[in-house]
Amino acid sequence: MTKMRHTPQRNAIEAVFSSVQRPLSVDEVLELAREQVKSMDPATVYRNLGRMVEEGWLERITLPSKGVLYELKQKAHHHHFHCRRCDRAFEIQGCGLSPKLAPPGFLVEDHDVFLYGTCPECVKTA
Amino acid sequence: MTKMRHTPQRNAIEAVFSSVQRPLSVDEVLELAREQVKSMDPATVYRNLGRMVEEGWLERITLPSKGVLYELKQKAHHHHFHCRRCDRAFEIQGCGLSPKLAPPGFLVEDHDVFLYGTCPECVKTA
DNA sequence: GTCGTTGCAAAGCCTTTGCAGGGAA
DNA sequence: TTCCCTGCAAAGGCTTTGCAACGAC
Repeated sequence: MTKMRHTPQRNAIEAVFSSVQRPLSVDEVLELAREQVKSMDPATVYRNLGRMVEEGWLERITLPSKGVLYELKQKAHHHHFHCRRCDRAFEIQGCGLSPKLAPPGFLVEDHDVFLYGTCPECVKTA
Repeated sequence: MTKMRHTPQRNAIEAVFSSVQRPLSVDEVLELAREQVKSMDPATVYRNLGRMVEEGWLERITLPSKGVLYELKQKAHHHHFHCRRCDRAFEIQGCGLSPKLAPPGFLVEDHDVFLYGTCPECVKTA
C-alpha cells in the first residue's frame, strides 16, 4: 500500500473526524467536508474512507438503525449509541456485557451492542 | 390492508420460515422457496416479505455482520447469534444485558445485542 | 368476472470502477 | 517530471416499481 498524498480533500475529511469525534455516515462526511472543499465528490469520500480504514486510522461499523458508519479507530472494545432525536451516533466506552449472555452450546467469540434512546444534548432540549 | 391471497408462492415462503426456525436473508428465502416453486422471482419474495412484516407475522432485523434478515415475529425481546463457520443466524432467547451499560447522561430506551462465534452444530463438526 | 398476485423488465439508490486531467512531491 | 488523486460518468449490486397476464375466490 502506497502512502497517501496530502490533498485538500483528504485533509478536509481528516479534519471532520478530528473535530466531531463521533461515528459518521458517508453522507455526513460528505456534507461536513464540503464546508471546506466545495467540489468534494462522493467517489472521493468513498475512496478516502476506504484508504483510511486500510491504514488503520478509521474503522467501518454498521449500526442496524443507521447503516454503515466510520469512526476513529479505537484501541479498546466499546459500544454504540444512536440518538433517535438528533439521529447522531456516539461511541460508548466500556463494556458491561454479562457473560451469561452466552447461550448453551454456542461458542461466543465476539459481540456488538447498540443502544438507542436520547443523547445528553437532546435530553436537555426536551 | 387487504387480506393476502394464498398463492403457491406465498405458501412456499411461509413453509420456509415455519420449517427452518431461524432468521433468513432474502437470498436464503428465495433459494429455499424455489425448492417448492421453481419460478419464484426475487420481486415476489421482496413483496411477500414486506407484506408479512406489515401483517405482523414476520419481523425485519439487520445484523451488522449479515445485513437484513427476516424472522418469525417474537413476543419476547431476544438477541441474535451469527455463526462464522456456517454463516447462519440464530435467535437467542433471554436478555442478560447489564443495566450499567447505560452511560451517564444518555437515556437508553432500547438496545440490540449480536453475538458472533460458532454454533452448536459447527462446534461438533470442528 | 374481479381484482390481487406474479414474472419480467425497467427504474432507483447507493457504492465502486474507468478514465483523462490536475496537482502533490 | 512522475504518478497519485480527483471529478465526472458509467457500471454494479440490491431493492422497488410498472405492467400485462395469470389465477385465487
